[in-house]
Amino acid sequence: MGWIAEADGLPPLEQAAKALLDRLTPMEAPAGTVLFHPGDTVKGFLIVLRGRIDVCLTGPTGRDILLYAVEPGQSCIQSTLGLLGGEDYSGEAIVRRDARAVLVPRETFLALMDQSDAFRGFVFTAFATRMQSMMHLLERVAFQRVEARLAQCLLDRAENGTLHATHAQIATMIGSAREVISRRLDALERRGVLKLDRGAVHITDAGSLAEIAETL
Amino acid sequence: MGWIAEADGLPPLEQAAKALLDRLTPMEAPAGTVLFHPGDTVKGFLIVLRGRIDVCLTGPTGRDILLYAVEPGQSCIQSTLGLLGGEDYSGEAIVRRDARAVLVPRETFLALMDQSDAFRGFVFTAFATRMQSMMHLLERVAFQRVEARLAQCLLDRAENGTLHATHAQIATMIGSAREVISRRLDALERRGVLKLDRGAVHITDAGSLAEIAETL
DNA sequence: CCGCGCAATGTGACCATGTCACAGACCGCG
DNA sequence: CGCGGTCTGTGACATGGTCACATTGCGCGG
Repeated sequence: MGWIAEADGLPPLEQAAKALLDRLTPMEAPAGTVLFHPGDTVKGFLIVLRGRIDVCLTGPTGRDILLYAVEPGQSCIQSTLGLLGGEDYSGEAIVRRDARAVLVPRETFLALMDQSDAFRGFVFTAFATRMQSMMHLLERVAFQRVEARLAQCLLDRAENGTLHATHAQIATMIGSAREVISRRLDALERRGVLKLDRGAVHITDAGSLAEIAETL
Repeated sequence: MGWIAEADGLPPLEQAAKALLDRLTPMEAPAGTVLFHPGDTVKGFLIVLRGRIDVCLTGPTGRDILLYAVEPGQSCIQSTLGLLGGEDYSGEAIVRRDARAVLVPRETFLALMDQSDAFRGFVFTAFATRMQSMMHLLERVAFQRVEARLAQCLLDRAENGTLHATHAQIATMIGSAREVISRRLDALERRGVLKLDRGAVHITDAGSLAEIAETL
């Protein structure tokens, strides 16, 4: 038994599928590694075992927006698109926390899709989930005010009431611009909802923040 | 042989799958019919045989944005999401051109997904395609200027150099506001690229329009 | 311990876009 | 012809993105 044993997010698979997958060797990637750029051709299907990988879309002005994060047991949907439709990546994948991942080559992936009900279900569910979350993202970007998105983001991603991220990173997460985030955070701090530090935001009044997040 | 014969967008299916599908009765829906609202539970998997159905996302302010159009031989992805993930619709589907469609009930859909390789492939491809186009949409909404999106839209949807649509409808297509579209169209007309009529836009200089569409 | 250099943050001006509140203009119909 | 509804035009305003810098804080080599 190889890495499959440590892949706790994966659903139970048939023995044959397991064997096929277990033959592959996981790779390690330290935080900061860029796994693919827009325009790269798709090499295979990626399953993350440890760490976190962010997938972003980059606009022509250099601004970018976080499409989704891939966490342990999840897969990268962009690769699925490529494998099924033959299209290149349009996003960019960056390792945020030191990661361990398995790259399933195209042939193996297609074979599994044909043979294994469980694997197919896994891929399909991942697909549906991402699609849903992309629609939410679109909805937020198109209709919600920055302040609400910001509040939401802080609540979602803070650990023990603190989010360790620069203003620029936060801007990316919610698809806005650094300066705007600085100003909004500043305003929120003056309202007493937050406390700011270099590279970190401390939430002091989660209740108010939650209200702000509901603002339409 | 029932409606399957007239469904030219569909891929070749196994006999068993065909038989299962052909037992269903297509429905007719005149332009203007609303097939589902946000919050409705998913009744089944929808395949369009004729006409066109637009799927929109509606923001809290009443503004809405066109997610995608479903044309003959295509299916509605929102329903797939619902059937696989159990989530309700978040979009709204409106019949734009008198349509004929088949609603595949949940059980039949799931059975087909298990049994028919071809059907599965069909669903999967549709999924991948929509996903890709949603990402493009997100990219445009997040990063492109209204003028570029507008030009693109006009070029994409005009028939014989004319697009029959009100400013409000155009606004929906590109996720903007009616007033903004009016002003932009006005500006383009003054630049000599367009000619405006009530409920229609005539393209007089497609070349310039194409250039504008490339603007980043 | 100092100061250099870089990354993070603050600021003001300005433009593009969305929103609101109307005013006209046009259309079909009785 | 006149009426009501839809479509379109317009001005005022608020938000948000962009640009061009100024400032601040932190690590690190000297």
